[in-house]
Amino acid sequence: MLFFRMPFTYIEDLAQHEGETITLKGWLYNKRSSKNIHFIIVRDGTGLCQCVVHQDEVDEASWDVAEEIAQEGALAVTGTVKKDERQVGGYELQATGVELISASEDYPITPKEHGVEFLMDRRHLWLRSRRQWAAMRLRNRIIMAIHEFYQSRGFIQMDAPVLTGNAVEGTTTLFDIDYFGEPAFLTQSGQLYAEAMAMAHGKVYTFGPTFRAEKSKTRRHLTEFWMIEPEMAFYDLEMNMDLAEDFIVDVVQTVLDECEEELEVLERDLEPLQRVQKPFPRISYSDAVELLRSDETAEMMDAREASLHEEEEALKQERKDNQKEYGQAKKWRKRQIDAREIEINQRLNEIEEELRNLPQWKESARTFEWGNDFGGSDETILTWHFDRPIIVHRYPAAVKAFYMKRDPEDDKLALGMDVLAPEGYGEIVGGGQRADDLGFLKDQIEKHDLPEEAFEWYLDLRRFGTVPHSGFGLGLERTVAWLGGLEHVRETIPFPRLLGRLSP
RNA sequence: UCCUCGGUAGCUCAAUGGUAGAGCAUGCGGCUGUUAACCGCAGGGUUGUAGGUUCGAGUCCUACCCGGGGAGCCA
Repeated sequence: MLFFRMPFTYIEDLAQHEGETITLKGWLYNKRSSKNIHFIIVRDGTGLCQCVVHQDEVDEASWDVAEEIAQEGALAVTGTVKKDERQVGGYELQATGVELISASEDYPITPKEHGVEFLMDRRHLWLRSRRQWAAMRLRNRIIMAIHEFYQSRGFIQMDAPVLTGNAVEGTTTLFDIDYFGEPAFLTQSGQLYAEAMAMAHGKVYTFGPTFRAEKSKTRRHLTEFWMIEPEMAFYDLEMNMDLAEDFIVDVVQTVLDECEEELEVLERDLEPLQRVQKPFPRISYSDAVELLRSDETAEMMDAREASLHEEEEALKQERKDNQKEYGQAKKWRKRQIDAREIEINQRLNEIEEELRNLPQWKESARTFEWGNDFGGSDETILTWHFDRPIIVHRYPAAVKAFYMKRDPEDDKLALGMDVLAPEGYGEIVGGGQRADDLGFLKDQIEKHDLPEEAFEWYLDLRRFGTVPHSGFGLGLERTVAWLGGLEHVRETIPFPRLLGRLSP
């Protein structure tokens, strides 16, 4: 088996080998054929490359391999690297030899459209597809950007435990497990531990998996997701917001600078990302409530409704025109019309759904009462007023966790802050300044019906040199979805865990 | 748990209550550079399940199962 010993080249390095004869190892992504020529698109994990196989330029065995290999068959192709602007990646390989490494038959994911359930059942194979490849590389780059940001600012990365004996906030549903006969939970946040670690190191961040047993079926929820939680001693709410802002701007800039290809594959509109610059609008909860209830918001909603109706009419007209044309159309045109019809129908369904929702959204915004927490629609509407992420701060204490510090200027308010991403991606950051007074915390634990014994170690942090401190959590998958312009967080993690989905 | 939309060929989708179709995938044939290649032919169906209405049900009704999106909750 000669090919196991042959040195090989990665597709992403082809630019350095122009004119040379090299070997690629990978899988068949797609193939186009004529009588005496095969165009073989090879995928090797670093990119795609078209290999041109002429019958009279390769030996018979190579020709047979090119002729017979099916989608996702593994192969080695040797040939000369040639620059060709028309190709994906800009290079193609003039093949001199093709060798089969292993065959593949009836690969289920064809280069056409598939439904979500079908793809999710085959997530282990779906990861090979181009969009998923781009999404995972984007995730990787974002993770590295996050580490670079904190490391360059002197933060220490420390891990919070995944198994815990008590619920952090007492509000969310946790996964419970049996820990040698003791009840235990999978962590829903590393924050309390991060506070302890910040008192040891000053500035720390955790980066790990988080679990929520909530039965949320939306494009923004997973039951297992990754969260980055910086926690800083001697930081107040303002410093916390400054950090979150710097952090997000930095990550977005890195992605824009270094993920050009990934964003292109994902067909991400770059303009909204380029607008992510300091400063982010900072709006207090109370001002946000006023904005929600304002005439300005009502008018904006009306305008949106009108434009949706317009789009709906235009699409229906296009569908009608296409149907008229269909009878006399040539075959290729008929196909085009069929494909477009599916697109039109999907978009019409979306519009229909949004039009169904809008009146409720409008009503919810118009009649929003101070003291309630924002719903998903309220957050979305707020972000429509701005062209970049916004920070909402100083929420009613009643809707926030027990460990939030109160606003010294208004005891009804907690010094919490959320960062809301634009384009409907919602809350990507939640955090705030932590309560640092022992008596107040004890009081809160009691009022929230939490077991004080479980929090004794946490209260120790207030007994031995308590200081003002702050932190926040950033949802990795929501961030990847936002930056990649992805519909759903399930495409931002290799093997998503959702309600009713535990495999593959 | 609730609201809402859906389940038809391997996949994506069509089908005013009246003979279940198309594209892709697969197989065979054709084509000297293709870009989701193209052209021709072929095979492929218990319309999610169980009942009901009807001369007749993919289509209407009831219950259940599965999935999408949303509410609550949150990152």
